[in-house]
Amino acid sequence: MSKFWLVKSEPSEFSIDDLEKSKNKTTCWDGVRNYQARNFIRDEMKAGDKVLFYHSSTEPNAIVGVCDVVKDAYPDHTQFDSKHVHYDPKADKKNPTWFMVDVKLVKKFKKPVTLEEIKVNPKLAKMRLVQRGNRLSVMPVTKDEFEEIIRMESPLNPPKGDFL
DNA sequence: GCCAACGTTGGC
DNA sequence: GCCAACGTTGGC
Repeated sequence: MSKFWLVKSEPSEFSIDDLEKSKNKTTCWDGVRNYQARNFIRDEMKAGDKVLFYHSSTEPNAIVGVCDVVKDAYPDHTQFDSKHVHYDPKADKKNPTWFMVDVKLVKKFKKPVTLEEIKVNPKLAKMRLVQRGNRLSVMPVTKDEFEEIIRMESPLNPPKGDFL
């Protein structure tokens, strides 16, 4: 049973267009340095899970596409690289602190689903994305929420089995 | 650029 | 283990 997720990225750092240009439209999701998000990645994300790609700190803030998890969690190599911005001097190679998965672009939305639209949709009122003080860069999404986002992007083409 | 809402750090 | 200080996230 695949799960559903939302991941955030600032497009100035890594955008959905960057993902589209990546080899096989696939990238390793490195740089997560929050324990709660780490636990989701390490313990619950599995290949085959569906991921909403969200652009934060931009205009407009929006969900801009859908990805697949294509590789289960493995150690994030950037934690060991002293020249890397995500270097963690406390990380131990024998017992890594930080993990990442690989994600592959499935669909870039023709019409991004904006934060504003999400906030006014009663069906999405419980999404963690719109809850107070939320700062997680990786968070679970329910199947209903996922399907609602897909519906909002293409109202004339409600989601079929191809996404599920 | 501001600032609320967090998470982390470190002294005690 | 408490908690003040500090750093970061991210919407506005």
